[in-house]
Amino acid sequence: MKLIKISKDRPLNFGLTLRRFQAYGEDAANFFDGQTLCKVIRLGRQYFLLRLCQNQNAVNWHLFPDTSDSELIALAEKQVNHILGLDFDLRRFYAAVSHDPVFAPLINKFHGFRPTLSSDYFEMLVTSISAQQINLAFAFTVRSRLVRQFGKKLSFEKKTYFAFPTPEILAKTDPAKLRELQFTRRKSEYIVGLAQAIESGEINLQNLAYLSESEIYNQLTALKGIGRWTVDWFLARGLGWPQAFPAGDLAVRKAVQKCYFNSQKIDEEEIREHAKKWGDNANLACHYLLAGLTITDK
DNA sequence: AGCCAGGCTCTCG
DNA sequence: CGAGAGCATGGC
Repeated sequence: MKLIKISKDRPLNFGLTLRRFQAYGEDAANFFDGQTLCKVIRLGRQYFLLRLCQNQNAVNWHLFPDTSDSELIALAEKQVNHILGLDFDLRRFYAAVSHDPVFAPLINKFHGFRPTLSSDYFEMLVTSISAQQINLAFAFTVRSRLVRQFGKKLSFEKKTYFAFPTPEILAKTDPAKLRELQFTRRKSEYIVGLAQAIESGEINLQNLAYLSESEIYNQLTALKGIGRWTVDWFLARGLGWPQAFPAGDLAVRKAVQKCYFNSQKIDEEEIREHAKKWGDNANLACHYLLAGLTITDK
């Protein structure tokens, strides 16, 4: 078992950060009951169940089956960091907006809230594709069916958990099988197409982290089913870019319109322009605005 | 009932 | 090019 300390220098609101794994219904790949997050991850060539929970001023995590392999432990620790968004600089963000009339109440109410990142870029993209143009609850339902159907199974304490399906598996899958899970015909083709592009080497997702924004944008949007919105979320919650801001996102637009434009409709480019003032805090600003919209208003 | 969901592609004009 | 239809289905 490993510990990660929570301190004033690096605050973390565990429940709020992981809230999105249960706020829209079941997430079969990220099982969170409000206390413990259970996620099947791949380290090297082996699958493990990662369990993560809060205990006082620390986060406890451990792997099942247990391992003493220090390389695997280091990989797992990196994933824990991503999942909890621990690399974001909250203090810098809070300092920058502490006197801002919009953000002051948000950073107070949501102190320690962090965007959760996905280390699995394929999972990140498929998750975005599944959420295009439908309500999130339905998106989670359909995606969970995909996970149960094609994800590696792992049992622990009489419960079964599922890894997110690999590109290898989905590349060999008939899109009609995904259509049966109630993905649209198009989305079924996009997901299988993406998996095949990865398998064939047409695209290397791991390599994207080293490219410029325009190169990432060009490479990803060359794939069917991936547009600007999906790339923006990939930058924000996949690569964790501090300056990422998904200005085309419907909920983000609503939040910005509500907070800064008296709820008037503003087009995407204006919102993108407006977000520039947040600079390297844009990603955090985006997530706090969203939290304010989806949590305060209900 | 009908319109909208944390979009993207394809087809027209 | 830019606008507009089509996708599929749950929720309000």
